[in-house]
Amino acid sequence: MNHIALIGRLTRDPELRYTPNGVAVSNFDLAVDRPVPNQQGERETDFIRIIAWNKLAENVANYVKKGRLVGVEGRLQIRSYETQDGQKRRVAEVVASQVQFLDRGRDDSAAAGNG
Amino acid sequence: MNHIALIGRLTRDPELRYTPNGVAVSNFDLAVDRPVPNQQGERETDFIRIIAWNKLAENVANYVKKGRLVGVEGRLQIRSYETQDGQKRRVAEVVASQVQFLDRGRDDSAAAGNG
Amino acid sequence: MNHIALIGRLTRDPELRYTPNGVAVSNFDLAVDRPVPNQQGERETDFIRIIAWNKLAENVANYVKKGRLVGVEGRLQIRSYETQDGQKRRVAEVVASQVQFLDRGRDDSAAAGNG
Amino acid sequence: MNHIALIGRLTRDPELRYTPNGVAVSNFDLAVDRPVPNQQGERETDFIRIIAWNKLAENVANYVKKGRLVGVEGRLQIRSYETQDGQKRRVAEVVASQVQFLDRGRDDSAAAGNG
DNA sequence: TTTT
DNA sequence: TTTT
Repeated sequence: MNHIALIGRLTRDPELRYTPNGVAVSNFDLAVDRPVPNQQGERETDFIRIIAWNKLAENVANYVKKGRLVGVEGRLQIRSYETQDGQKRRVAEVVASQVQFLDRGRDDSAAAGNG
Repeated sequence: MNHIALIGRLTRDPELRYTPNGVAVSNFDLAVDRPVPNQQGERETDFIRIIAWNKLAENVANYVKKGRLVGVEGRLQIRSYETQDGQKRRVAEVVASQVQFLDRGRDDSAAAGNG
Repeated sequence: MNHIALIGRLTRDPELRYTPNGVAVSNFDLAVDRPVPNQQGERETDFIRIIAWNKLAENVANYVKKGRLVGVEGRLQIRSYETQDGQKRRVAEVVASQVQFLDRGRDDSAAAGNG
Repeated sequence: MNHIALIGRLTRDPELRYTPNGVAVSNFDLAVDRPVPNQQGERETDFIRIIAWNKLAENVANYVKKGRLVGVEGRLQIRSYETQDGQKRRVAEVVASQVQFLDRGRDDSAAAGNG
């Protein structure tokens, strides 16, 4: 089991690319707020990287922009890679299975998913 | 582990009551949409009963109304009771731990929780 | 968004049936414990109905038995029906998307899902 | 909303420390398996860093060891820091709110949480 | 690098 | 109707 549910705002427009074999993939960052315990009204923000594949990647790129509020479901993935000078790094990202659009007029609550 | 995450709209204003010993409790129903598989554009709706306690009950009663979009986190509880003519019945409800307000101006994304 | 995550024990063996058009469906109940607040060591139990479809229904029926510990992911569904004497009733059940087997030797942590 | 649910095994014994003002904090890594799509029987593993605070930190340190299967609930946090040579780095970790012990005899399904 |  |  590896399931994460987030609600937050995009910090930038999603970036849509295609793999060499034509699979759509898009990335964006989500600003997710939370209250600071015992500090009334204060909030802190986590900036969480999201990755979407296939039709969901295209829907996100077409319908969501910087500043929009979305709900995201997916799984947390830790990817390892090496920098050019040979250091090992790890990047955490949420692989989205569902993205739900939450503000803006009658589009409210529209949703997109894979599979 | 018993955790549920929902996004939906209230079908009526929340009802606020107090137990004999003065504990606030409020109830509302959430309309939660989902796509019907293989039926493009079709949606079905689950109507899910939510119960909130204490300060969260009061916040919900004060700030959320029928039609508003909210995110709810909590646990699924199955309560048993007997009808007046002695039949056993069971009711399912989500005991909310967090409610997040998702539409309406700069209130966007305000949140309330217990504990 | 409608996602639930549960860990609990089966209260009986799963029941496997097939719809008239040959789709596998299986049902079981999960006993899900939780601590009673402020009552050290006390626990209460929710008995939650699970329904699985297709290959997941068959895997569950084949590999899980009464008493086994499992993790379940899915969505909460409220189904309405009428009794023979015309009363309206509602039943809550979790439509499983994943079931993970959690005890018993090297089977530990085996998982099965749909789609 | 920021909620994650995981089931996995500890890759090492948890490490228990105390902050200068005496707050318990413990760290461990969880190996979380998932099936590789379209590759029958193949599995990949994410290694996810967990952090627990207060009484939960102490319970985890006392009762859980390397290799044990646990369920973890919490939130995903992205922490920024600077390396000694002034590079900015980010680390992702799950701040646990509940840890449930899932294997080993009658301890099965014991749980510990904060708040 | 960050959103309202 | 309930599991350990």
